[in-house]
Amino acid sequence: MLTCAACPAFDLNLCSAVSKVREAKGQRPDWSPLLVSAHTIPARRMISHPKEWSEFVTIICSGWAASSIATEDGRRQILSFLMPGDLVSAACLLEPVPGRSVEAITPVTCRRYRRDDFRAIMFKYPVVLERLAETWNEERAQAEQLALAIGRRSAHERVARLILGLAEKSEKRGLRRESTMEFPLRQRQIADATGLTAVHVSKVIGVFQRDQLIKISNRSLTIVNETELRRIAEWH
Amino acid sequence: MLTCAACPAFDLNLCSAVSKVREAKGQRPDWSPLLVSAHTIPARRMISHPKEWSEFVTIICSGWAASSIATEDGRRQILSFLMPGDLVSAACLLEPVPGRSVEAITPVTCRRYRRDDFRAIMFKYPVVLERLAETWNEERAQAEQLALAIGRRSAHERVARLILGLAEKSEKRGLRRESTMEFPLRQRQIADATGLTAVHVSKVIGVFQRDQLIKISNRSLTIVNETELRRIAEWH
DNA sequence: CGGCCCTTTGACGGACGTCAAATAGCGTGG
DNA sequence: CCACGCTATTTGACGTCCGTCAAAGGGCCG
Repeated sequence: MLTCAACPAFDLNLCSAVSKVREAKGQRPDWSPLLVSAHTIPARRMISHPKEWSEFVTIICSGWAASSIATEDGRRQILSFLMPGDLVSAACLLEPVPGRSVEAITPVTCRRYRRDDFRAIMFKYPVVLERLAETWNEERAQAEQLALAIGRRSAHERVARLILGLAEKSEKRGLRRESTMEFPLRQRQIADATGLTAVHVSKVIGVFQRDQLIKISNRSLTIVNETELRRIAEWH
Repeated sequence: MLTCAACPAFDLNLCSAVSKVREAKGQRPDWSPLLVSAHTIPARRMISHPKEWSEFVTIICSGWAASSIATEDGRRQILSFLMPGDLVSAACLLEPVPGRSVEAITPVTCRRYRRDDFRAIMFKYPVVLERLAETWNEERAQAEQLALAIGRRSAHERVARLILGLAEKSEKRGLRRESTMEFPLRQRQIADATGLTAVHVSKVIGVFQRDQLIKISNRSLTIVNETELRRIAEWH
């Protein structure tokens, strides 16, 4: 796999498109000059504000974050959890998308790139652009599946699916050993991601643990009975 | 406004990007050879099936349609209603997105274009591509707002917002006179779009009509008290 | 040690779902 | 034009899932 000098996490996601370019044409865009700055953000701090119309593109290098939108009176919906290698919204690669807030769950390290430089490279390498379109479609499909889940699935289904989805995502990034993964989410955040309340999430997770489906301790989660969890989640 | 010989509806949405191209460069891509076929589809018929991996791109020329996804056991979520000028998913302009079904609500006329030809033109005119990215972002934002609405808003809010959203969309396409618009939706479809049941939708709409907020008759809807409806909807 | 947030648990309530029956619309065919 | 059958809508009674409120730990950090 291709590594980017400035930021290894960079490769996990977007850069794989770039590596395709290189393989195809024996050339490789140089990302390094794009880098503007690296940051460390403590847990619970905002990474980007809803009204911010930033000229930068941010990528997560370590830690977890949550991307969310909210109603005027403060009710919140988390749209996705971000892990190392995720762009803080691929959608705003080309133009910034206001209205969304991104909050660090654990301490997060991230890097910022200048949007304009990004755009230039995007348009220069059509393969990158196409890969980007793929990513867009995935994100969109995920938002739509979220709407389906919240609108039509029970609380148990939703929580089970969230856990399986995060497990799958962790696995892809090599952040999972055996059936155990880091799991820094507060129940409040699970609630905001599933359209439930924290109290109800606590009850559902309580049932899951009593039924020996999962075990949670020390900010880490083990899937004990994956078969049954999948059945509850109607997973594939 | 630029008109496309083959299909006037074409201009309503995507073609405005093309007209920008022309203004900018004094040139205009010729869409006509792209056209493959025109169709008329009766109400309640599927326009595209969930498993269909079509090589065509479809655009609605008249009538209403609903784009939806479903769980394995048949629970359904309508993601958006399509009106004349809408692409049957802009997301699948470049690559087909399976898993989605699109169903005619009224009789629909539509036209199909060959996807590959489309791609070629897209990449040839970067301005079109950028406009397309905008459309993607809008669609995505709408999917996200839908998740927020279903997860965090009450039934009354959701239904009121759906009505206002459709009114706004109708207005943009000149399909609305005074405060009255065509409204061919069955309550079952409203339910599937808002994550409710048809029975409950009936009750909510009953309240709205009794409170003189709206009037529905003959498949058309009049907004009587827009101020109050907006208040209920928490609209802007 | 003290304060704060998180989690858990229980009691209770409400919003919405389910079921059922009556009515209204609407297209079809005689 | 009416009869028929289907589907949509309306309404009421009732049930349940999930929210709200409250109180009691538990964990974490200053």
